[in-house]
Amino acid sequence: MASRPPTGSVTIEDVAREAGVSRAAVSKVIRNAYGVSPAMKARVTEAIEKLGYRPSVSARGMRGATFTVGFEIPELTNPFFPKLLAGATAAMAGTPYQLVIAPADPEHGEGYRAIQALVDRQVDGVIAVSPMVDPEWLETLAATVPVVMIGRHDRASGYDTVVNDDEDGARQVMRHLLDLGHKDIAHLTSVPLKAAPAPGVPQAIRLEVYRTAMQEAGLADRVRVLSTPHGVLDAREVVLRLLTEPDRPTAVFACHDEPALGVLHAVADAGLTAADVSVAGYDDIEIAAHPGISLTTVNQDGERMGRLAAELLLERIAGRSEPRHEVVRPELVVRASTRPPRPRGGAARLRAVGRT
Amino acid sequence: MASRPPTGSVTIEDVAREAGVSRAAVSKVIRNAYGVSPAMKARVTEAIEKLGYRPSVSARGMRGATFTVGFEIPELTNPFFPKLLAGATAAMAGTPYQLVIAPADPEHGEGYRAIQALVDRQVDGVIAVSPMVDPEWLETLAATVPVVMIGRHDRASGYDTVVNDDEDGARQVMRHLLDLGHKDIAHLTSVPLKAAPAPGVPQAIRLEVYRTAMQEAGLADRVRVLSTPHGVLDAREVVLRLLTEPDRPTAVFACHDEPALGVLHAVADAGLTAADVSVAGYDDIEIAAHPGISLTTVNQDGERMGRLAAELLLERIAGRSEPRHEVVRPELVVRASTRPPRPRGGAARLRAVGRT
DNA sequence: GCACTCTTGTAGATCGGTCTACGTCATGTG
DNA sequence: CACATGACGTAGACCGATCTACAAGAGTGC
Repeated sequence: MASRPPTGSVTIEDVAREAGVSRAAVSKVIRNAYGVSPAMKARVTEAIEKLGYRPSVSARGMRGATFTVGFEIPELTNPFFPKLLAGATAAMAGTPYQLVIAPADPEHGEGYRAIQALVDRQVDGVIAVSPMVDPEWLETLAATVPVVMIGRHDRASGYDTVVNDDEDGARQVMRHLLDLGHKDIAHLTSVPLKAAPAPGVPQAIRLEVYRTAMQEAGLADRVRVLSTPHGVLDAREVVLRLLTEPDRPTAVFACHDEPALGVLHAVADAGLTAADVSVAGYDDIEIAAHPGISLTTVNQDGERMGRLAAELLLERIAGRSEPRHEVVRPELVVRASTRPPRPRGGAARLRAVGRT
Repeated sequence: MASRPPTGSVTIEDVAREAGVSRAAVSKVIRNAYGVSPAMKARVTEAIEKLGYRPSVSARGMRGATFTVGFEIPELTNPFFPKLLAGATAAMAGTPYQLVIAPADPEHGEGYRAIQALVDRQVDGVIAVSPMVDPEWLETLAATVPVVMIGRHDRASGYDTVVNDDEDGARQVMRHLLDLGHKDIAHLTSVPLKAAPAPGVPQAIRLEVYRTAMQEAGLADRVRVLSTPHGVLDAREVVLRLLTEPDRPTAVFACHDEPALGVLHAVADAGLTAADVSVAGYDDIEIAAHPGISLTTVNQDGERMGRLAAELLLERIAGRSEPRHEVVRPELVVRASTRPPRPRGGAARLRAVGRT
């Protein structure tokens, strides 16, 4: 409820005067500290109520805790990330901690700025999702403030991590596509192909699994990797070009659901259907289950990951110092976007129809 | 770039010692204040660089500004809200202000808690999207800290507002559906029907426009309003029940795209298509343009609204005190989910087919 | 040469809490 | 009864910045 509108600036001093006690006494009461008689507690509580006093987090932060947990997150437009936030918010409810989110401006320095901003604000702990920041930088950061990273495979010593088993997940996708009979499978990644990718980045692992799975299936010569920085639009354009080529793939495995949506869009643009080109994603965002989309993908339970991360962080804030690395089991969800490839020859005929 | 990992706790004192000047001098340099010689500025800047100094926002907050802007937001899972954030983030980039988001826990007190949390953290200004909080409470709040509300039609004197013209937008939807020939149009709202709705809430306005449009078209007896608190799942269930009734509507107008997705889902569940039941939403979220969804809806340009809100707030922080109320023009986007109703009689036959 | 302004820098109060050290009073204990 | 023990409160330093007031030195005009 509304309780009471925030009244200008009532300080602990005012409360102390109203209750006829010292500032320290009021401080003790609001911190639930030792050495407070029931009588005084009642008087102080009443004064707090009466004046509508709220402790200043800034002032608190100068000595003690701010009861604030920072969550750094890239691009909120990708619906997978809000899932993480929902999980963390839920885990935090009931604790005295307040979750505060800092969006990383995708244009500027990948996450560094946002994480810094949180630390500058004296948060008691940080959860972050930046896959690209330097592990060493994180170790140094973790020496100052508790840190939990989501979606990183590095077994750090100073901070905790929460990931899903990307290797397993990607393998499930590839097995599924190969079992359906696909041989011409392309992969869509957000990893830049020119530069050496940071090892341990989820997308890099998925890419690697794709490569080895193709190799193991004797399809090394059919390996086709397309790289799109990010954004659905990019994926759509790049894939549309691919699909209008004469030897288009019969299946596309995208490293995320977001670009997978772009692939589906491109498939429709090209006048094709799931019968012509199978599409698989990774994340299992909400809309993937919608009948109009029905995307085969890998569920990595973002809410659970967010909840886990929050719990780990609270543990760390409470004092734990040995690192913990949680791995969530991913699960393939087969939907209508993946089907067996058309028998050879039929494809050409149908493509012609699609073009009219 | 990484610059330098956050080094434990270098204070202004340390910098002053390193540069051989007073604390006040350092403070002047980092605030770009008057009375600093180029020589001293250089020395101090060098010391800051060398030590990796970062000013503590908490300490700053005790006297001056925190250079932090708080954004309160309900349910991040609705993709419309991230659009607002994206706009605000973009507008904030380049300013010294950092955006910080506080998610309102939908379970607990509608937004109050989150807004309070931001104010407790000494933010220099607040942008909020809570449609339900009390205007008076907001006025009191606005007396303390600059406030911009998004999606509220109240012409407040103490704070600014950014809204789209819900009346116009809803009217466009209704005109479109009526022009197509629909007579049996149902409305899906998130406004609770029992309690008196807060006036000025966007959904309440859309509901009102629906009612009067039906009346003006002589269809007062066909008015059908369904209320679902929130969530796509709810909408899907409620509408599925509606669609399996004998006199199902030929069109559904949902107060948001999110529930509209639920409606589309229900239509598919019932074995029907857009030819049987037209669906219109409101917001124009990203996925609405996807060929698998192709939802007719109203674009209210969330990014622009977010940007506007941020700009208004920065103006207020800079000193403006007269209230400003910006109205964004909504625009109907017609897609495949709305079609003319089937001619009478045909519907019954097709429904039977759909059930097999 | 003297008063005056302007520039540049400093000292020290201040913001609103927390925390440590200590004082006071009532209660047990030998 | 003297002394230790605990419970309860208070005084005052402290956190790390900002901000006001002021001092010192350099020009400037008459």
